[in-house]
Amino acid sequence: MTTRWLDSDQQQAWRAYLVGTTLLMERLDRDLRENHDLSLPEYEILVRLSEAPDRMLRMAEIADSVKNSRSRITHTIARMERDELVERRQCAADGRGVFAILTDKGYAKLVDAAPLHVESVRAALIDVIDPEDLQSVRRGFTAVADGLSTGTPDPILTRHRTD
Amino acid sequence: MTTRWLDSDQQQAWRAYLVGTTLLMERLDRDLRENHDLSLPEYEILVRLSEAPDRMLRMAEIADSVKNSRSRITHTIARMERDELVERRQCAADGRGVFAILTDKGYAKLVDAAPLHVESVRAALIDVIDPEDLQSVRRGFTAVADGLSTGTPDPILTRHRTD
DNA sequence: CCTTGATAGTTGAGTATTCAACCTGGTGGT
DNA sequence: ACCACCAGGTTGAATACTCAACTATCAAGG
Repeated sequence: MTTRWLDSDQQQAWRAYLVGTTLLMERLDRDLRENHDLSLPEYEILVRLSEAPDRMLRMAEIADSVKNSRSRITHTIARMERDELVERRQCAADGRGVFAILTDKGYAKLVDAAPLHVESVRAALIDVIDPEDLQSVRRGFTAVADGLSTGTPDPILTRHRTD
Repeated sequence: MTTRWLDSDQQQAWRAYLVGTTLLMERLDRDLRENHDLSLPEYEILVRLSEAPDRMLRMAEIADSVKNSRSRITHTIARMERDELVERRQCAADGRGVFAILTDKGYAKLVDAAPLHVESVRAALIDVIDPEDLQSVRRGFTAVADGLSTGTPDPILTRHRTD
């Protein structure tokens, strides 16, 4: 099967997205680091924990919600535990399970960092995109996430079957 | 000044984008690695070089075009040179300058990898987003990139002036 | 020329991430 | 009870990235 190359518009969309994302992530991460000693992934974990009942989540729940590998979550939580932003607790119901629990210090850190972070997101993303277009972004990336999360085996491989 | 929090739609857009991007980058990177021993950043560099006159670019030009730090480009190009995908050459006109030159092997690698990569991008991004929405993505992220590239000092800091 | 300051690029140490191997405890079948 | 298998999580080594310091060259002004 001959490759269906991207047309000019598609190519521009893909490159603009890639370049914009690179710059955006770098800026958000830098703002958080310089002002609050937090990385963006760490901040996201704080948010998830703060929203959870009792401010605690299983390691796997964190991994799923931020779409990071379990291994990565283990390492990241270890760092955050060292910084006393979270604590670990063995799960009573499931002997294998581990909870990460937001500490008061962790919560305070989030409350402290949130305003600036939101300003970063606004300044770099939300406020520079037309509201209509932003809705398209929401729709589009919801579709992308759906396509990639649901136990997708691998779209590429399945597409290449010769049946 | 009190924080302008994101409204529900904005929040959904931001989170969908973040989650979608995490999954997307991981998928594209994995597909390239498993099938062609290339990372996505390396692939992007191959593309830029292949499009350049004489298939060569200054280190700083590469860094600018893919929005990576110079240091990172140095490291990445070093790896690619080890794999014989590129060569380095001292710039005659500017004694400080260094060209990275695409080798035949590097070009062959790109030609080899491109069809699968494009299929990945289609399957995960292009084909799951409504064409209208994709145009919005293009517009939106072009704006984001513009806002962040042009010698922006730091939108956050300038916004926080108390004037 | 010579100095000053900027630009191009590299280096290595510190940090973050990935990957595969591993340990443990739950689950289902016999 | 036992066994095989799966899921949750951790570990450490290999790899990648960041950051600050550094070298070398260029460009401008005196």
